[in-house]
Amino acid sequence: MLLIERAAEPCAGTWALPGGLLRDAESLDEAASRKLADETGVSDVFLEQLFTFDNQGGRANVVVTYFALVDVARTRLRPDLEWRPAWHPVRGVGPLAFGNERIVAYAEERLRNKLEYTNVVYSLLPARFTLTEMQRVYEAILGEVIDKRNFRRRVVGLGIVRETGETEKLGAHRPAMLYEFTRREPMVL
Amino acid sequence: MLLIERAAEPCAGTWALPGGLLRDAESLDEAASRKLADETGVSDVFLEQLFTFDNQGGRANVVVTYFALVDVARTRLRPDLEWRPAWHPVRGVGPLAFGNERIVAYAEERLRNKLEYTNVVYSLLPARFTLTEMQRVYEAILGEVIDKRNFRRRVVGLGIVRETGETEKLGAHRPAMLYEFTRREPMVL
DNA sequence: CCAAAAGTGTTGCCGGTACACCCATGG
DNA sequence: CCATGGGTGTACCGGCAACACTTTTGG
Repeated sequence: MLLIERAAEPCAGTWALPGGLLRDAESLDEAASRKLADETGVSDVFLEQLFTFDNQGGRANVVVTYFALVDVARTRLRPDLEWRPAWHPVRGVGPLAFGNERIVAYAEERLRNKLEYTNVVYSLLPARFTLTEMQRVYEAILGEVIDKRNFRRRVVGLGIVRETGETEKLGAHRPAMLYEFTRREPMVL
Repeated sequence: MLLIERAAEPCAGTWALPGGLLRDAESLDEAASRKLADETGVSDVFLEQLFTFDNQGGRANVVVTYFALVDVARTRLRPDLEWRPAWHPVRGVGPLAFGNERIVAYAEERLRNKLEYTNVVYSLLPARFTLTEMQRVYEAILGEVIDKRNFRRRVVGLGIVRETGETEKLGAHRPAMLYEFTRREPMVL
């Protein structure tokens, strides 16, 4: 996940999720896209509203959270010497500013559920990839090992990915078939 | 669903979902409970955040929607001569103020999904009820007829309801067993 | 020839769906 | 005795999980 190191009070010196204020005449989705592009340079990825939290005592009344899925390889972080945005592992990070852990936990749960009945992983993989790479993503998110044969049968059977015909030679072993997503947009299966 | 007839501009004379402003030092959940109690007199029912919408041009920046499930028989509507709150069928109602239809549609979809994997119906039924009554609720929400034997096997098999031992004699037919929910609070199955 | 990852089928189980008749009561 | 809704069991099917060996390549 992407965190910034707070340079200003409150919570100066602690890690927090990136955020910002809604501008005049800007929709929530637009604000979320804008912040995402500002911080990572990417657009056209999976991005959806997560939940709205109270923000007693903050500048705004409420905090409307969004979560996005991005292939880190495609991002270019904003070089901010003061706030130092950086990627962190989701699991095993210390406490965050403003109790942001609950937001992370909620996003994690939502993502685990979405994996089962949507094709959202497309947003975490490059245009072409091997099924093993894809399986690693599922395993990382679900936190469990998956049977290779069952996994492959499912994803191609559901029609969310298809062979490209190209293979990838990489290392001292049999080359792997490269796959692509049939549709690179959110789909419910 | 509960609608009020707008007495003031904008959209005077049209039907709208009940709503209000967040007070100082009040949480979103508290505000939702307060509005629900104000309008219907009930509390201790299923109530959860639905989605947050933009509100370009309104008094507030955003609209945080909640939805509740209540047994209409237990409600006592606020007798407001001006705003006239009243119950309406969810399906087949004309256009609402502020494009509120999208909120209703979203709530409907969420409810249909929740029916499958939670016990939320408890909030739409009295303390004791027959399985046929319960089945009617499911059928109304899902918009399809359900097989009686499969339905009964499922709900008692999942352990969400249990027999009370009491029966209800009502009309010229065999008396029906009365059931109750094992837990009257939201549970994921 | 060895190491390393790619690729491939079959079996059993469980849950969901389809389906039809007897029971208790009031009038 | 008739009409009305209450109550019950079985059989089939499809999806999911478990499980092990062969293939292709580089060194």
